[in-house]
Amino acid sequence: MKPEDETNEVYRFFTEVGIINQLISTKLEAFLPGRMTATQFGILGHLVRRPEGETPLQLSNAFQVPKTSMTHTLSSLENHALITLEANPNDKRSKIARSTPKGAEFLKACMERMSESLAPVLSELGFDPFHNSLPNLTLIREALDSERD
Amino acid sequence: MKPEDETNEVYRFFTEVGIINQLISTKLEAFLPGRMTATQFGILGHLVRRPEGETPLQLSNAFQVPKTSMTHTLSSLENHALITLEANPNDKRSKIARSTPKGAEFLKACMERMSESLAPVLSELGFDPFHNSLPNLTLIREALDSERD
DNA sequence: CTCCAATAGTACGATATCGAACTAAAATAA
DNA sequence: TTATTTTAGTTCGATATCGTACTATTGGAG
Repeated sequence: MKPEDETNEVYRFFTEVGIINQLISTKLEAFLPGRMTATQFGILGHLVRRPEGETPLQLSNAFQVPKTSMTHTLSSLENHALITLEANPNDKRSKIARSTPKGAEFLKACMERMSESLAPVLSELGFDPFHNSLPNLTLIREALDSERD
Repeated sequence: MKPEDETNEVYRFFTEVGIINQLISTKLEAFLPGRMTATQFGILGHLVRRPEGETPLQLSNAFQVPKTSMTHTLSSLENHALITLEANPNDKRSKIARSTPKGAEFLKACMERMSESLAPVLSELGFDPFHNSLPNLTLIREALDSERD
């Protein structure tokens, strides 16, 4: 394959990623109350799976959003009582975000509705396209991530 | 594989897609002037490859963003003289967006800088992860897209 | 210890995003 | 033809996003 075709394919890869992200965010946000965002939902899921909590900076790194966006996002989640934000005993500059029981329940309920909504797509597509591409996506994400500095 | 593991893997798929989208948008936006967005850039590319132009609605569908976002995005591109917005001779309700020569040049310049910036990642990763996952992504995008209605 | 560079998070302001309601034109029905 | 419904795009208002500049704290160098 010619180098320019390769560049082209990489470009299309990123375009598809953008469109899928858009489609899935829209689908998810239709289930979420108010103006809650797919990113907020992703952060909540991350925290529910980590009962020990994480600092805002760890979350910024995990989701690759700016610190300043994370401040805003976390305070919104805190306003809805889905997470708590406490002082970090190890570092007075820092905080620890943890999910609340309400947050965990909320996540579970949304995930269930989302699964129902995705069921037709999954039965049409089968599981393979997801299973086959996931390792490649992880590879690409890690490469982009480590190169950023 | 258990069904719940499959669900889990689908969930991770969407998470990876979100993070890659975030990483690549940030990387691209670092090259773009002012507060120009990755989506705006994507739309410009789409129009450059289609000299006959497209209507705002076609663009909304292609990128899966709301019409109302497209109005805003297109007027921003028009303000920068990267595209033109003309009346659609076939339908007085509608318009046609086309790239300008300045838009095409601008796109080319940004693409080149982006390619340079991606070169280290590509030489580390090779081309295969992109090539292998693209057909799967297209499949998933089409399924999500057709199911939306 | 004292200084200073690096780090965690925030305030602020500029834009982007997008849902709801709207206008105008086109397509369809009656 | 006239009335109704559908469609393309915009306006408006609310919120999200993020770059810049800032404060407080930490940790290392001398």
